[in-house]
Amino acid sequence: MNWDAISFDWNQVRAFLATAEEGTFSAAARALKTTQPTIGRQISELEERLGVTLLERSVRGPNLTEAGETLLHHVRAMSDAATLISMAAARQATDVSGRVTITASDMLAVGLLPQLLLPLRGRAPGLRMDILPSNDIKNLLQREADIAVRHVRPEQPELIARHVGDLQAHFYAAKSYLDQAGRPRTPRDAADHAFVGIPTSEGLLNTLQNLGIPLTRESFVVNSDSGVVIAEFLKAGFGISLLPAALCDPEPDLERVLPDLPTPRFPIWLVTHRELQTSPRIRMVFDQLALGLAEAARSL
Amino acid sequence: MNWDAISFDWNQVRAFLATAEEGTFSAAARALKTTQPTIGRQISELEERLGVTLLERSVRGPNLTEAGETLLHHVRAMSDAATLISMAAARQATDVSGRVTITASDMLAVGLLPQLLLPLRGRAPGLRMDILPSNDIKNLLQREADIAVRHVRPEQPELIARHVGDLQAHFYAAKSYLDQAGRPRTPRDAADHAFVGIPTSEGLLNTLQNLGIPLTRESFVVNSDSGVVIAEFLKAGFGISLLPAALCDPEPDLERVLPDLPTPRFPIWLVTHRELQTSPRIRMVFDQLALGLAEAARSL
DNA sequence: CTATCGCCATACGCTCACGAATGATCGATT
DNA sequence: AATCGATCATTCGTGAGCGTATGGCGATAG
Repeated sequence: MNWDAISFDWNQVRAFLATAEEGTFSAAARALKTTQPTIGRQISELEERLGVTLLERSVRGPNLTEAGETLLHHVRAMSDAATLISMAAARQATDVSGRVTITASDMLAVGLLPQLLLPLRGRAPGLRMDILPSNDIKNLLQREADIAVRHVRPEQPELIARHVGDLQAHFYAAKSYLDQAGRPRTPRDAADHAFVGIPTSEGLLNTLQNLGIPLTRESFVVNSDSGVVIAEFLKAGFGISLLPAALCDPEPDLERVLPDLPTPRFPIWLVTHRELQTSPRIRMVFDQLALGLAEAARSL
Repeated sequence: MNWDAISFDWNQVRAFLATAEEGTFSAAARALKTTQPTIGRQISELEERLGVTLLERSVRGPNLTEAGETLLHHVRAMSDAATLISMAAARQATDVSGRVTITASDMLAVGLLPQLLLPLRGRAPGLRMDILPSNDIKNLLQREADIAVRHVRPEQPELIARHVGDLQAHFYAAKSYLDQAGRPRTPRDAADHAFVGIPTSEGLLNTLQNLGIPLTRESFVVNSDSGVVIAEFLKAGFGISLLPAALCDPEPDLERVLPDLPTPRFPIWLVTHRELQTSPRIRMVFDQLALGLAEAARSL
């Protein structure tokens, strides 16, 4: 690309166009919401830069020279393109059609997102949603997803994160399991039970130990990254698991274990990238999720 | 015309284009011969003004967003138009084809311009010259002519005037007239003769009286604005006239009267408008006239 | 003929955008 | 591992370009 050819002040072109259209420097200044000396200066400088006299000054107002007349055509083309930029940007900024990618833990994706996002079907029929059930931390900056539901605050400062509430966790087990293995009365009792879950985080083991349940990796008879998988093993009667109340309370086969134990709350972080500020499509989904998640966290 | 739609900083569009083309802010800055902070600022401001995020910043360089991708097409169109402006201006600034209007007194237009302008026929075959023989002061600012040959310095400061020399004037009469009416020996003698000419200017009468020839309006038996007409009446033998030596000496029928009298010199002013500075066509004609007139004034 | 109005050019402070310098981060290379 | 090189963000001092105010000029109206 030849950058030299366009290395003049493009704003001066607009000043010239306004003057050609409006007839005088003063009128052009009014149209562009600036002042007459500015218009005059800009056109003079443009003439000098292009090496061509565009306007013949007279006290009665400027007249186009032959050169100005010739260039005016291209100037209009430039202005038209500028108008298109402005209009396309305006459309981009208000159009709620298109694609939004949402990533969340599979459990949330299965248990919560459907009902939370359903209202958008009516409000934005053109909206297309890609759900990325994942427990990995997707890189929002590289646009693998537009919105993420996380349980940790993201570190990158350029991401927009909102803490929309907390999920209350409880211990659950299948009725069939408890009938067979017995219902623990104290945290110490629970340490002898079988557990299923996601023991990868050292933090979780510490949390459990603080609750008085001294578990080790060996206590977990089934591990999976997938909360849905865990939940199914739980329902099948493999053992006890710490899971969000909002997702397990509705299950008839599950029962709370040690219901009076003060169990941890997991924060819910709604995360998106900078474009939230300008894409109404993403903002709409973001706002809906914030609302729905906050309500879900509050009601349970 | 909707000026609001184009009321963003057009230079910032160029910064965006350069970044999209070159891949990074730094590379764009190099291409546009500016600096990386400037590029970053300009794009940020453009994004804010358009209400759209154009680039996703990352430490490895920016990536086009969906909105940026969409707008890029119009941005290229704008840049292309800018290129055309630049190129058309360059062509205008070097093209010697086209029309030039020259105004001069009819006498000069008849007696001098043809031979002075002839060389241009070879040097600029595309050049078209309109000759406007006129003794009125044409308004160059309103483009009634591009170049004027005058004998007074124009008052308007926005005009470009060059004093290219002086025309030596002398008194002339037809041999036939002098044979019949006698050859005056002294200025005082001349006052009894018949005169032809352009007595409209009071200054001329004063000049003649200073030379010792006390004339009045009544001394002029034939008046005309047109020097050519005067010359023909002169040649026909109507009387004496004060005319440029350069035009009358070649005439075999004419003879100097009072050849030793110190007669006035008329300055030759070559006048043009501001576009001389940029139109090579006008400049070429102007330079040629300046050269030719100076030489004509010197040699005679 | 004078008054008024609108136009453009010029002069003069002042602000804002620019460039230089620095820091932080990441990938590539040694 | 460590250094290098390239990227972008931030800070800060300065100058270019802006707006205000003013003057001159010509056209128009009274």
